[in-house]
Amino acid sequence: MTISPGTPQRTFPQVSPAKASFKAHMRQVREDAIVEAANRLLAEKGFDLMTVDEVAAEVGIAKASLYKHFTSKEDLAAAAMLRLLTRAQALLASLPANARPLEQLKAVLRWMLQLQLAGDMPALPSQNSSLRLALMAHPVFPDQLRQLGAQIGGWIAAAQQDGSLNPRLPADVVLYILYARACDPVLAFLKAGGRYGDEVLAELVLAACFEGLNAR
Amino acid sequence: MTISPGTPQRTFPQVSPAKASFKAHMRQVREDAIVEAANRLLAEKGFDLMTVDEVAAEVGIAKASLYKHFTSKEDLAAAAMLRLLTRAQALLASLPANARPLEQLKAVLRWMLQLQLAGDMPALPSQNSSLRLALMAHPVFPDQLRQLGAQIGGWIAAAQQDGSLNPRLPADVVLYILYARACDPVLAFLKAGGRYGDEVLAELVLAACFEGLNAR
DNA sequence: GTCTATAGCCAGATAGAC
DNA sequence: GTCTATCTGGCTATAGAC
Repeated sequence: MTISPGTPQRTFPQVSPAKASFKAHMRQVREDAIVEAANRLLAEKGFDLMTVDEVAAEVGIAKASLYKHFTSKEDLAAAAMLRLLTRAQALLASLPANARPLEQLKAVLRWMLQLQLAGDMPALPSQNSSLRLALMAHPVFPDQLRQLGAQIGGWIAAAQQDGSLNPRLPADVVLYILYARACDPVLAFLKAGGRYGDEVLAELVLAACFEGLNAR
Repeated sequence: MTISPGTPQRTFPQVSPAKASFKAHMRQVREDAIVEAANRLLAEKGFDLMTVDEVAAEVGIAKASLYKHFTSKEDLAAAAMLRLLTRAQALLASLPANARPLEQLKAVLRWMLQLQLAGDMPALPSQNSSLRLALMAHPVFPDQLRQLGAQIGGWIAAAQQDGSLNPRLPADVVLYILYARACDPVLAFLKAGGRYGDEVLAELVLAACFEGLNAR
């Protein structure tokens, strides 16, 4: 649906719909810029070390303006995490539906590894914190997360069924192992070492995860 | 070497050697208690969320007293990390020397997993921080870490030589993958789920790491 | 809605009596 | 060396002018 000037987009009265939608658009663009900056800083420093001042400075706005968009630091970080979930679901939707389930799982992990190597994987604190509570209380995040887990879980079950994934590992263990690779410090360590390029590194970790450390 | 009363243990003059060594002993005991409390809190909340007040409260001393032992929060955490390294080297020394190298590696990983499940694995922030700098500048930590890495690295090379470990994975990648399991959030997640006991959980993650997710 | 300025709080570190 | 009391700085969040 496109927005044409002069066409009211909402049911409640507006003095000038065109101008109103333009302002709403601008607001959305700014908000996206804020979330993107927060995402980058979450990937770089994590929630605790990231400051709201930094986010505002990176976007080029005042901190008080940022608080007109998000009521708290937790709220801002939750928006970044939700953006991650949305991107993940977009990736899943873009995968060929007829591929083997094991290949789907590898594609998901590869995407997460590349995101982390690009410095775009927001990191939440592994311990309990205010951020966890905010995410659990979020209106849509938990539901989106469950939906994502269900889709990946379906591939896990299918891969175990067709004999390509170890059937002795419980499905939830496999799912969490995949999720955990998203914040695996191995990538950051080895990337800092500088001995491997991003593509090689991602394939090495991918292989180690699926094929294991043992010789075959 | 035992310390007998009246026998000077140091070359510099002391008014009362017995009393001095007693006091030194008491000081050491207190210091150990502080480090142990810090270790537990680092495992529970991580460096950023742990406060020096909490550590002092857990030991039952005033914060100012704690600062007589450690000059900073980073210094305290570094002592906890060094304690971990020392415990790791004690474990390595306790392993049977004639075991196959792959079994040595599995024993090390199993020990790390059990430590984490017991809430005794101090966690340092994965991102760059003041703690990293303190650890790098520590008088003995980096050397001990290198020593540990060399010993484990020897087993990795041997296991690749005897055909039990995948020779296509570079040794440093294998080493970091093992290290990273020490702070793997998979254990905490699944433990919180309550579906698996500690022993089962450790064996599941151990198997997934060495044998991989793929079916064999 | 954007800004500057500031309130309020919390945690690391220290002063100074005993 | 241990304590109580305090300093200091940084960060979240808000007030209030425009």
